[in-house]
Amino acid sequence: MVTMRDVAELAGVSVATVSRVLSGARQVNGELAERVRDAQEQLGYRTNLLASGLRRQRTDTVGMVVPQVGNPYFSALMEAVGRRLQRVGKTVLLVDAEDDPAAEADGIHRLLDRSIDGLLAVPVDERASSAALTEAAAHVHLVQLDRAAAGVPADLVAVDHRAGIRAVVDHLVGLERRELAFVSAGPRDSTARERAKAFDEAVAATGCTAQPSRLGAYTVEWGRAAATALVDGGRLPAAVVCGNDLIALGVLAVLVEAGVQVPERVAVTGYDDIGFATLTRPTLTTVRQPIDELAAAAVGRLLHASSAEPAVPAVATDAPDPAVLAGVASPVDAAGAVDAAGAVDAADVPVAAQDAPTVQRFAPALIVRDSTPVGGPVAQRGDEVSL
Amino acid sequence: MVTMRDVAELAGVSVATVSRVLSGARQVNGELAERVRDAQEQLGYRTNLLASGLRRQRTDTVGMVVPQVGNPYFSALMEAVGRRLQRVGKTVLLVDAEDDPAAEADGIHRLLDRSIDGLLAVPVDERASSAALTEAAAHVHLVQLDRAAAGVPADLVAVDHRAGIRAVVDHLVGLERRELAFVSAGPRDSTARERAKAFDEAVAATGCTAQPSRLGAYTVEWGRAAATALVDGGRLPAAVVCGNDLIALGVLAVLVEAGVQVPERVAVTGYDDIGFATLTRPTLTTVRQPIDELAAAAVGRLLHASSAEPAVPAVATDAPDPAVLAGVASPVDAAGAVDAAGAVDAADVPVAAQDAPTVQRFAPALIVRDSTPVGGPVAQRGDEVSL
DNA sequence: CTGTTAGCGCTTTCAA
DNA sequence: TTGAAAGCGCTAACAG
Repeated sequence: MVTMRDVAELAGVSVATVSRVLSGARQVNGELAERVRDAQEQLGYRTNLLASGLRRQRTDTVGMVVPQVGNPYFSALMEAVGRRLQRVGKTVLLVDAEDDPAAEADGIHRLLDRSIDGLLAVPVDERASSAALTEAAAHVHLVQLDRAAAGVPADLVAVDHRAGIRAVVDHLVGLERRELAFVSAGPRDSTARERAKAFDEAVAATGCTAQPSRLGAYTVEWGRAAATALVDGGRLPAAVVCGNDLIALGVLAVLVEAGVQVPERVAVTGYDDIGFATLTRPTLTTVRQPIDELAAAAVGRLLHASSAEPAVPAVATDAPDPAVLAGVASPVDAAGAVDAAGAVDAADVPVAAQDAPTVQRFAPALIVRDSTPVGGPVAQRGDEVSL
Repeated sequence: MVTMRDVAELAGVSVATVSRVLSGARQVNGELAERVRDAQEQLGYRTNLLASGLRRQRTDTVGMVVPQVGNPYFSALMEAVGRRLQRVGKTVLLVDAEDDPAAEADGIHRLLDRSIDGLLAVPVDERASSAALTEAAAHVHLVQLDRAAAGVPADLVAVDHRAGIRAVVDHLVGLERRELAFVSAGPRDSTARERAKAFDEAVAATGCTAQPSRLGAYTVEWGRAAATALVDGGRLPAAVVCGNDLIALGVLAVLVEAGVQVPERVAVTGYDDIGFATLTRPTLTTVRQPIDELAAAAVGRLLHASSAEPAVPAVATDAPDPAVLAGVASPVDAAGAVDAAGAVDAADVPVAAQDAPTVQRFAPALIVRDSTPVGGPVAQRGDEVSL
């Protein structure tokens, strides 16, 4: 291994000078600097980040944990985050939680043990992920992305799922589809809980009817299983509202295989707008999450993290619900704050204490495609309705 | 930050003893050990891997670079590799090359700078990736997975693409589809080149005809573009053979949208068998790569990496081509070896010099679904044909 | 502006 | 067996 010492000797200077030249921290005599750089080049020297990190007590490295690398929504999030962090010279260490809180906790610890400067987390489970994340928050800057775990004293950047689901239901009801079925993931994570709650509220608000919700997992398999039950049960709804696109794709496949006309007999909607949503026949009406904005906001908060004032995001400012809401009360109430976020009137919320967790919500957009019928007052096919 | 020193003081022993207890390296008095463990528990001490790694000169960490985290084939590979490494106590650091050799080189350096013990790479570009990988190979154990870069002195674990493509063409020709079109990625990476070559060979061998190959990228967009050209050109082939499933999904979508009957008028095949291949209408006939076996073999080689004898893989031993081939000659010839691998008779290859790169090929399987018509001698719909 | 020196937190000789 | 001490490669005080 070639060390800084080797470079120093070859350049005929002290290691301190080498360090200064390479880090650009201090002014160094031009000629010396050149000698150092030559020597570095010649030896192919690269600084050892273990040593550097140990000494500096920072590594310019941030960790990111996602529930499932195989879910296209998360891989899109990973890509967006990665690009942004690279741009500012940070390295991202990715960890796959394999949809398992234990594996997630493990991964988080592995990251912490490597002295990351910050952590971006999409918690697997609203409760089971809390312990590991709370501990993590005690050691590094932590920002929750997309989902929140209960009681974790860390900011959350996510979209306004209530608005997203409400837009879907409004769209369907506008098309006179008034008997709905909701197929989603069980209330294990915060998005599933929020979407389920939002669905119930939307049903109540619009006065349509809904079959008992079918809650499983955010997977194609669950979508297939639920749709099979729907078809076999013989009580087809006028529309199936799905908690995410994977479920919707599973539902769609089963319905089409069973010869059910989509959207004529049954409409189907998804959530996330993953790339594959345009590849099915019919294509999938869904809710698009502004991934780049989410990534930018999360990274911004992470890098901050002292200019903690919840700046208004560059986009999505004209949402019906305030796009930015200060979190309420104490850290332990964070989950409650998340839960209530959509319901709180921003004007009533005092500027929170400096370090209280903040929730930043972005507005999603309804993307109307072929899996919902044409017509109706809310949106035409092909429309992209910003909320 | 709580250090080993804190634990030592609380336990009333020296740091050396703490280190010994925690690493389990040496025998330590039972009572002292217990005191140490209590202290650790009480303080929530975790060993600092920066310091430990710096001292030990190993980190029990391996890096993995993939061309695109968003490609489901690669995320499946990442998952399989991650699970296997976790099982043996290694941590994986994932890096996304963003399909860009420069970003890839950057990512590789970032990993090397962090003193990883080994690197698993799926090179983006057969030539442009060589420099960074060759350099990496000089510092850490390197294993190439799925793809190889030219001249890199490192083992390769991949599938026998020649056999895979040949099976597809045989299948189609067996169904009397004798006018083919090949849509794939340009010969930037080794798999694209191998598949293109295999296609040409298969066409020649079976005596069917083929339109000029349409080579772009391994993306849905390219599949769409190529299919649009095909439809607009008016010269529809009897079957479109695609270089991977993403392309095939794009082709399928465009054909179906254009009202072309699939598979009646045009059959379509993919490659990889990503999960989404079963979600389209019709479902996609494709070639499945044995991901778990690939991951196991690659990880095995990485961990090895001294028991370097090319052990016969547990599965896929009955492939028509030998599943395991020793690499030939010098490291600089590695690319040639890869290229010729399928064509070399294993019996002729002497046991290679201890450290010559080795190519380990696994047999893929043809998965017959609805995008190719029924009948024919080779495979029935629903079949899974091991090669 | 440059060099010397003292660690960062840990593992591992080397003595005791 | 245990402890003292050296040192992994680097950066940051502190002198000069």
